[in-house]
Formats: sequence, structure tokens, C-alpha cells
Amino acid sequence: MTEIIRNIRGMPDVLPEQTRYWRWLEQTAFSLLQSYGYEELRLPVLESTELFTRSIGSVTDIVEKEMYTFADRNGDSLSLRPEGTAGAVRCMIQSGLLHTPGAKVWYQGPMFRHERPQRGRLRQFNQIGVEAFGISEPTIDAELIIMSQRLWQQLGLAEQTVLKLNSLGNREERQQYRQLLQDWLQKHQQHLDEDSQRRLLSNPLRVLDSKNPALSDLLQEAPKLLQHLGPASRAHYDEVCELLTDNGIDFVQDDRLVRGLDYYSHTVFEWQTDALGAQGTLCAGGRYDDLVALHGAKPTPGIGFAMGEERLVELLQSQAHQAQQPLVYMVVQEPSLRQAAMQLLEHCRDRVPTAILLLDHLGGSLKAQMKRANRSQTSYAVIIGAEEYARGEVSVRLMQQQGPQLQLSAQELPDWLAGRNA
RNA sequence: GUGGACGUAGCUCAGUGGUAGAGCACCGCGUUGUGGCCGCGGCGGUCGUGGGUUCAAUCCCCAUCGUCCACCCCA
Repeated sequence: MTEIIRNIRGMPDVLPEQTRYWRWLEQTAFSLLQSYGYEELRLPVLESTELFTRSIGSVTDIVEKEMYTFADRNGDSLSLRPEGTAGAVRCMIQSGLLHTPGAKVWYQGPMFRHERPQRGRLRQFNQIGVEAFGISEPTIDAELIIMSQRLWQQLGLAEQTVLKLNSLGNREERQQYRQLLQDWLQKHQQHLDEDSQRRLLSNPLRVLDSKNPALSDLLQEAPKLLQHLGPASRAHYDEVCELLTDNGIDFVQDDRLVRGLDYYSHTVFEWQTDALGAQGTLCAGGRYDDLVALHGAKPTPGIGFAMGEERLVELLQSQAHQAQQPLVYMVVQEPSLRQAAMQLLEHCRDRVPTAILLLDHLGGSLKAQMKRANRSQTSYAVIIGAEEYARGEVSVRLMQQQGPQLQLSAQELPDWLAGRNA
């Protein structure tokens, strides 16, 4: 027997039961983004490997061991994008869109990381990413956060999300702090676990968000980045906080919120939930004022965030969200009537274009067709019988309510449906 | 990459060293033109795969693949 080919690990199919939540999420998000003046970018999934090594930081795990990298036919090193910002920045530079000050864009699509799959973590996962370029004012930081809060509200998720906020300062401040923290951690090295000792050298900031509860007390004592910011950075951060407060956004200042990607600076934030197990970050982002220059273009500040669609969908699924149900399920007494049924159904479609109108293509006994009509959860089963159709009539059976079966003329069926589709 | 749990019908799961069962789903009959409820019948599994032990393995052992959860990492 021929072996059945399965999907690739960590790259699951999304089935109809779930896709309706995806559409709910995306339709809500896309129209919200539009209302704030963000425009869509469609970006490739494959990029030069160097784009990511340069952007994300070559010592991060993402670049070191999680990228899907391979040689193109001509030998060029290509990678499936592990995140969206690098490609968005590349596009903005290359297209010249960066020359329009204050460009605001979004994109949606799959990202790829070769990680061990677990709840909320996949090898192909989808993000909605949002980026704003050329704006250094803190109002844009606040706008992005306020906008995302509005999205949670529209999706009914506001109760399950909490906002964490921090500032990483500028490059110099961060480097100075990094040294300070490294020295401090070295003094307490004997209390650190194995992972933290390793990160102490490679990426000391990340020691701070260790999940090991045994380190919690110790890390509380560590020097705080926020207290080592210069006046300008501090003022920027304070202003973001004030704008959020003015707009009724609750947040938690979190000294231990550092980002996994090297390009972040100043404001960083994360929307988290405790309803999804270990992978609770729903949406994360921050400023990357040095990234554009890093790619050789005129220095231009930037800020953005990305939300994990699979994680949001998982939260949405705990809510009741009814699929649209059919208005009509049309059945025929015998196969020869199906052609007429089809035409009649098309006339109905002209009249109620947004309703779901179904024709039974499978046939069989009327009983079998009626069972399918029932299962479809249709409001009305329209029955085309030979004799009555010859008289120009059809039967309409009410499937979701009590009441006698109706006899209507085929001609008036579209209007009748329009009246019922309110 | 590390650790743990688990892989038996489409789905959720029972089960035994002597080649398998339930519920749900699906199909049919009970009305040769009518659903839902009920009754009856039916379809459906090389018990993940490959080795080993045994007279005999779905059950024991090993390996392998896969799934899930956690670590790591991060959306």
C-alpha cells in the first residue's frame, strides 16, 4: 500500500473549525489597522540569510540554530524568514517608501523557526506585524499600544491580557548597563544556574527573564536598566507611560522585560496572557531606532510589534463564535430536477447575495437529503418535487422552528427569502 | 537541542500473552416525496513502524517514527 504523506512537523493544517476564528481575528485587525492609517505590505517569505544575521543579531538562538537556511541553485544562502521586521525594513529601504516620513505599514503571514513544537509554538506560525518609520515622538509608541488594546477589546480578549512595559534605552546606555549587569552577575555567579551562567557571557540581559524561580529573589537585587538611562531616554519613556495612563491603559513596568532580538532600543512592550501555558506572549514589540541605519540607509527611527495569530486564535476559541448558518438547503425529488433547482437557487442568490444557499449535489433518497439539510443547520429546506415543480411551486420546510411546511411559487421564492434574511 | 507522558476504528477511549471492544460519527431500514427523537441492522482497525523473546504478542523487551507537555527559545 502506498504510504500516506503527512504534514511536516510543526507546520499544521488549519481546518474549517478553526479558520473561522482566523478570519474573525484578521478581519477585525485589518480594519482596525486601516482606521489608524496603516497600509498593507506583502512581503516574501524567503530572504537573503544575511538580512537576518545582520538584523536579529548573530548570537541569538534564532539565527544560530532555528533558521531554515539552505543554498539556492546558484549557491546563494537563503532563509525562510524567522520574523517579519527585517524584511519590512528591507522593503522600506529598497522601495524608497522610507522617504515618505511617518510611513505606517502592516503585513501578515507565516514565519519559520526550527524549534521543538509545543503548545503555542510551531515551526511555521503566523504573525500580524505592524511597523512605523521615521517617527521619534513617543506618541507613536503609545499609538501602537493603544491600538493593540483596542483590538483585544474588539475581540473580547481584554480581560485576559496584561501589558508589560520597559525601556532599553539607546545603544550607549544599553552597552554601559550591559557591562554593569555582567559585573554584578559575575559577583553572584555561584548562585546562578547553568543556563544563566551561559547567558551571562553571551547575552547577560536575558539572564533577567530566567524562568527559574530560584533566581527570582536574587535577580530582584540586580541593577535596573531603567535607573541607568540618560535624561532623554528617561523622558521618552516617562512620556509613553503618561500617554498610556491618559488613555486608560493599565500596564506593568517590568525591569526584566528584555527582548530576544538585538535590534530593540528604548520602548519595549509585551502583551501576555496566563491562559495559554508556557507560551503566553500574545504580542510583542518595541523601538528599533538603529535598525534602518544598520542596513545602510539613512538613519531613521522605527517601532513595531508582531502578534502571534495561533496564540490569539487559541484564546478566541474559548469564546462562542457562531459560524454563519445556511439560509437554504435545496433538495430535489429526483436527479433530473437538479438543473432546475440550480437555476432557481441562482435567482435566489441575486436577491440575497450574502446568505449561504446550498444545493444538495449528493442525491439519494429525499430522506437522505433531508438528513443532510438538517445537519447543515439551515433555516429552510426547499424541496423541489416533480409534480409541484411542474405547477411552478416548491415546498419550504422550516427546520429551526415549529410550523407547517409552506407551498410557494418558485417565482416568489427569492423575494420571500429576502424577507426572511433580515 | 534536553526531559517526561503517550501512540488501539473517522473522533474520544476501554482491553487481554492465544490474532480486538464501547460511545460518538457515518450508511441503510422502520414512511417507494421529507430532517431532528427512538428502535433495528451495517460499514469500519495488518492494535504507529521494524526487529527481538515466546508454541503464540496488540499486550513483554529494544529500536525507530510521530503526537503532546515542559525546559531552552520566543509570537
